[in-house]
Amino acid sequence: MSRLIPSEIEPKWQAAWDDAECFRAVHDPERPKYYVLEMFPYPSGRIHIGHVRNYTMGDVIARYKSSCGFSVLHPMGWDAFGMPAENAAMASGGHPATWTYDNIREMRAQMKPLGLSIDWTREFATCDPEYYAQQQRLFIDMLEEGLIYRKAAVVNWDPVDMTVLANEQVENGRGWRSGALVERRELTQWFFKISDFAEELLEALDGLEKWPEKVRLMQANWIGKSRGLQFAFSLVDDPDGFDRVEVYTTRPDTLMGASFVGISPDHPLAKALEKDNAEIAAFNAECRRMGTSEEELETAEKRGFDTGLTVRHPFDTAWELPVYIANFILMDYGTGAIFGCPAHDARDLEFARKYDLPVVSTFEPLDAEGFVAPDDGGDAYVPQKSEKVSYVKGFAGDEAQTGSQGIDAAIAFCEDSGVGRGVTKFRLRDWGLSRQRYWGCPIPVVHCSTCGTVPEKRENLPVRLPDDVSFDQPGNPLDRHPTWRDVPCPKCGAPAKRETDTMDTFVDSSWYFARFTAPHAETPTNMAEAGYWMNVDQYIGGIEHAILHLLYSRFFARAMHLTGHLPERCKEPFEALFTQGMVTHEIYQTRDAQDRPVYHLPEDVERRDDGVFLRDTGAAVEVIPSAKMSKSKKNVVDPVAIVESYGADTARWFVMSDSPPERDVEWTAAGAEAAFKHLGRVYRIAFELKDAGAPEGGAEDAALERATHRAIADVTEGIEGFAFNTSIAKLYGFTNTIAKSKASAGARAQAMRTMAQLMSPMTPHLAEEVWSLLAGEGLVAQAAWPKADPALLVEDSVTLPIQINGKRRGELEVAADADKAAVETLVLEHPAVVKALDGGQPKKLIVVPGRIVNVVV
RNA sequence: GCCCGAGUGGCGGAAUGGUAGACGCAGCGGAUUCAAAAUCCGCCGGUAGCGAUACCGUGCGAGUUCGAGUCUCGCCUCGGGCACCA
Repeated sequence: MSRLIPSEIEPKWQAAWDDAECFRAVHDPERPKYYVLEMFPYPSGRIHIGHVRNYTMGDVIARYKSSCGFSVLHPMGWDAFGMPAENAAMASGGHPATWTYDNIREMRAQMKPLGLSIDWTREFATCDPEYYAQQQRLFIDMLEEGLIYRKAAVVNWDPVDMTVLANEQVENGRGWRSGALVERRELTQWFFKISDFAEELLEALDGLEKWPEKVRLMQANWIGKSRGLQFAFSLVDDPDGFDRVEVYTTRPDTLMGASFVGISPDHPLAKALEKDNAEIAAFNAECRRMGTSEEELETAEKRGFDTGLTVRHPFDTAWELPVYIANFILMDYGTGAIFGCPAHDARDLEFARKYDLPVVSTFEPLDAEGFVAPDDGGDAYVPQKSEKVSYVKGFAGDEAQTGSQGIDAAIAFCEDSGVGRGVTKFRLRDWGLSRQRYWGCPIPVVHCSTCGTVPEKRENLPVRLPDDVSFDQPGNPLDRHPTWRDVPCPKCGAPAKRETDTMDTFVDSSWYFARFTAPHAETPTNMAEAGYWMNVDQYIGGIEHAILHLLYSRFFARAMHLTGHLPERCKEPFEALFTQGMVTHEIYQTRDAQDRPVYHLPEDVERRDDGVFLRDTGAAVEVIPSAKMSKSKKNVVDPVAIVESYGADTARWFVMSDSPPERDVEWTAAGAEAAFKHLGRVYRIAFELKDAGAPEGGAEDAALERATHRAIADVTEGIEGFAFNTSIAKLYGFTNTIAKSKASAGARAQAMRTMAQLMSPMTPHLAEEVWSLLAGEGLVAQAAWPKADPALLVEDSVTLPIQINGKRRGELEVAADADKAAVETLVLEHPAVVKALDGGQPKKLIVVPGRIVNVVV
């Protein structure tokens, strides 16, 4: 075979790896371990090119670390519970379990040909009863530990389908299937007490040094620690026995600019008022028709209802402020009531202008020139808290101070005068885990009229999902399944009812990484295995999980420690995190007779010099710039088809080569073709050298050896730094060097063996083929990673650019170890410098050894 | 709306505050071939110039610095997240 034929070599080497059990994770106390994990996939049924990129990144790391002598754990599983399976069952009548397991079988079959170094013996799906049994056990342990409780919370309720909707199932305030107006409804639901850990989860972020800064920032903002003032406005009358409205503010320094008090429609006072006031009831009802997402509340038009009540300003009992019910105030945050200071909050200003409320500045810029105050029609003035401002209506401390100082002074003043107290609050809310759906992990609790909520006995776990369910009626099938639902109380034996809510799928993914260390243990984890394999040394996944999944997992690791399922040092389970970008593709669009867009698959269009056209009709196609691949836009490429035509190595090489891993990569047919050609070239070079003897040892051989060591150093650095694209660029360069080298065949063969090793994390099949062609020993997959010899990396001389006033004007070749003084002398002799100086002296001469020279004249 | 990113040739991108455009794609020129495919060699940011070279150039506008793609501030555009999508 003188030509690379992936379909022949790829299955061959995959079989060889299987035979040698190369990827079986071995608990070997003698060796350091390395746990590399990619966020496990949802089994949608088809792998996506984004999966190929995600798993190839992990595979590069896994294979590299294995070559470096680590005992590697690189597992794979399925995030298998969730709504799509139920939606499919509703749409086509099957069972979610059948749909899910069929999809898993299909996706596994698509993933295997990629040649990933995964230990498939550890595979599981979160919908396996074996897995969720252990999750139920964790639930009971956490419940007993006081980490779980019940309270009322609002959900999106579809009054026609009689079901709870996810935020994504609400479109413009209506249910996606029924089209009915969605209501907010309160249900009693289960919660994890994640807010108890707010301070700790925030502080521990500092220790996550190998996490992207942006993810730590996003989590810190999400936890949202704030210091503020809590105090009460006294009500002028005492409606329904309410004598005060408790508010929390992070800007107590603006208290003299208050112009109204706002309360949430869900505030106890609002609820009391609506009992005797139909207008308020109507307004509150309307607010409750809004969705439950923060985004919706924030972007909705700010609306309020004047209750007619007034409160007294704490510093001036004659000053009365109106009380509004306002649609943008969350009952979940702070006290569910605020005071509005329109001059220093854009939202309050919008509200004040709408309802004709006063706008009073409490501070202005120190340099007020050109400043239009909000009360004169300008924008709300909201400077950074660190910025010094001039207090025009302050009441505490200096006139000119920073916002932070003003806030501290205001809190101190209010505490001294007994008006309120400084408090620390967090934005982080408790994690509601109840879902009113079938396809999730059952919550192992029974409701008994005498004993209350009773956990299922541990020996009865798992509480299995019943198989005999149908999705032809609205609502949760568990709710109407009498033999499953109606059970005796585990405590007293009296007739009782099972909890019919199931768990949020985020629970499933909050501990799967720990389960991989002992996937078939009779307990959630095996402490010996967890002790060896944890923590995850490198976690890889999408930035879209930056907050929720990662925060929940961090909480779960702590909760699992408290319940004895993980060692204390596993509280931060992910040592290093890498967030990869998406794979994008351009979109091909035509228009139908009604001028509506019609999308076309990449394989159905043809690119010619004069444009892009449909293959079958020849119609001109409009090309829309690359976007995230989506089925609806048809801008998808099927990895299975790519692997069939080019092989897995080409797909792997391309997704690693064209963009930095953290950024999006655009899939292009030309790029895939180029990757394929390059791999063919590497193969050809190796093939021609297959009978080469030993290196002859001339000057050219020595030069090639230096280039080899340079390549080892550069490629290794790229892999270590997650810059796979630059590693690949170096490999292109190294290929060119070998192809052009005049070194002996033996020396070139030697270089190509190193090439095989350096390419093996990215293109493992080709690497094995080249390695075996050139008589490498054993499998590349089991060979030790090459080491660069520092002595071969140093250069004799360097070319220094000479800048004059920061602009490049010449070059200077000097010995690599030339000292500063020697360089300075040479620089001053350089013709361009002599000319620029024109006989004078340089103002400044900057020599950065080995880098650059700058002459200031 | 709020929080977090990203923006560099025709395209994907490279560049510890130190020669902007490595490497690849596309394009152009050449070799090989009866011809093509494949392969190999060379050129390839813009403007002006035969050329040496000069000027401009990293989304826009300021600033710090001997020196800014890189740091700071203010904008613009695009993307991610916003607690029941996973």
